[in-house]
Amino acid sequence: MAQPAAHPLPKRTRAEDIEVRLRHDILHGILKPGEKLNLDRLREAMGIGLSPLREAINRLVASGLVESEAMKGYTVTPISVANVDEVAALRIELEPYALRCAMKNGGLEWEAAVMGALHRLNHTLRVPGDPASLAQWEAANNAFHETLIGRCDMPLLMKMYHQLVALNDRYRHIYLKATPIQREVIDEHTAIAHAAIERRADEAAALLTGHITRSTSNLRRLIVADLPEAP
Amino acid sequence: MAQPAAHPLPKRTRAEDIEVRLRHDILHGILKPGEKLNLDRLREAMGIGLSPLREAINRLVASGLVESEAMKGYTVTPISVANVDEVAALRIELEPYALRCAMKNGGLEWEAAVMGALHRLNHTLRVPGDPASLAQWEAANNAFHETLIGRCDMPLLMKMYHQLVALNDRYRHIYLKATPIQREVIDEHTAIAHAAIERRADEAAALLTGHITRSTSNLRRLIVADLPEAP
DNA sequence: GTGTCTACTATAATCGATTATTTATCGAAT
DNA sequence: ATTCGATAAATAATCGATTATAGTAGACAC
Repeated sequence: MAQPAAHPLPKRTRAEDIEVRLRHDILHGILKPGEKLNLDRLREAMGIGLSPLREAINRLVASGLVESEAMKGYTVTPISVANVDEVAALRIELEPYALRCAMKNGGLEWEAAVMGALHRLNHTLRVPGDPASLAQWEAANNAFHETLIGRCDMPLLMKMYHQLVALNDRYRHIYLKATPIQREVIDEHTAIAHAAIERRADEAAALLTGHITRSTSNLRRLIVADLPEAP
Repeated sequence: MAQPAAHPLPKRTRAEDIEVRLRHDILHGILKPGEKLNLDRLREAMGIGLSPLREAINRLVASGLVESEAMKGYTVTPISVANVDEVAALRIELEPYALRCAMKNGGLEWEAAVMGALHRLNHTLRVPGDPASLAQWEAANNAFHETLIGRCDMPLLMKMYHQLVALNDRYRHIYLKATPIQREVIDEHTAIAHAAIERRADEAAALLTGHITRSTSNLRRLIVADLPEAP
């Protein structure tokens, strides 16, 4: 699946630069959940004008990472047990559905992409000490999951999926600083991929549901321990 | 269900004003699907500065009504058969799920709200000639559906739902200029409401699915006739 | 006649300064 | 001491002008 070289010169606009930077900082807990975003200070810190900064932040509001209140400013979306639970519930509702659609629409090319992404993922190790390897593993993991369901051919659904993944990744980054890769996770990915390309729909969906459930419940335990009750 | 007077002085910001105005114009086809949004002309036409205009448009991008391309400007999201189909599919995937959750969470207050919204809807007539009555019926219809699933207590899900409803309403406005209210629609709403508050979960979900399917397939036929194939 | 390069025009993106609103501070009256 | 009100400081929202980019038309060469 050769990348058609999206754009020769994407010429990222300043607002887009700021956006990815802010998104990264939020997703990695550098900007803490619940933290107020002071526009003036951010502007100065990033050496940028207010206009692109506002624009970037507005896009983050769209993706659910920032909340806005008129005339009061912007806040990094708080975290809560209720929110992790909702993210998990919606992933369980949407991802297996997307997978079923992808299994219908996908052809040989899709099967090949899935197996390729699986191979790459299974051969990308997560070294607890090394942040770079963690980032690499996460990229491979997200690429695998995205390839799996990408051929559902539903742009709105994919947008929702990306939003949920972003929120979920933030929880992972904050609470799962470093864990070695589990053998069982590899097995799960492999089983899902094979069931998918062999069009065992119910089985694939069930495996994916289980995979999401397991990877989430682990996270949930840590969060519940940290957030005693509603803040 | 008395409105708790959302805010004493919401003090809407200019960007918010523009946003609702643009949203209305898009939802009602005044700004046509696929139309390019010229910032300078819009700014002049609305007697407003560029900053709040950009902010408003960015929020519409977030809600899927406008698309943006860096350095190329903004476009009213095009319509297509594929898009109506996706909107319908996602509504069928999400709304019955939300309803099941609401049936678990809701108590007497919720039941009362549902029956109240149903009554109001069933007594709001849709007069083909009168735009005001159409708007009123639509508001009552949306209020009913929102009340029905509102107690799912999932903010993200509700945001997705609102997005889908907005897209769906646009198709309705553009293609269903005026139709008298059908007796069977009233019956469907009534059946859904009763099944819901009596906690007949499977039946309520099935009824809602059927309701969405029917109201959508009607629309779809008109759209297919109008859009021969992919534009 | 056709293709390509260049100057021009339209428009999107950005900046710096100004205005409007909220939040914090202080003082006085109860 | 506490609450209310007025003022001052902080910060969000907006404006007008400037800069950068993309699209277009025209000139030139072949």
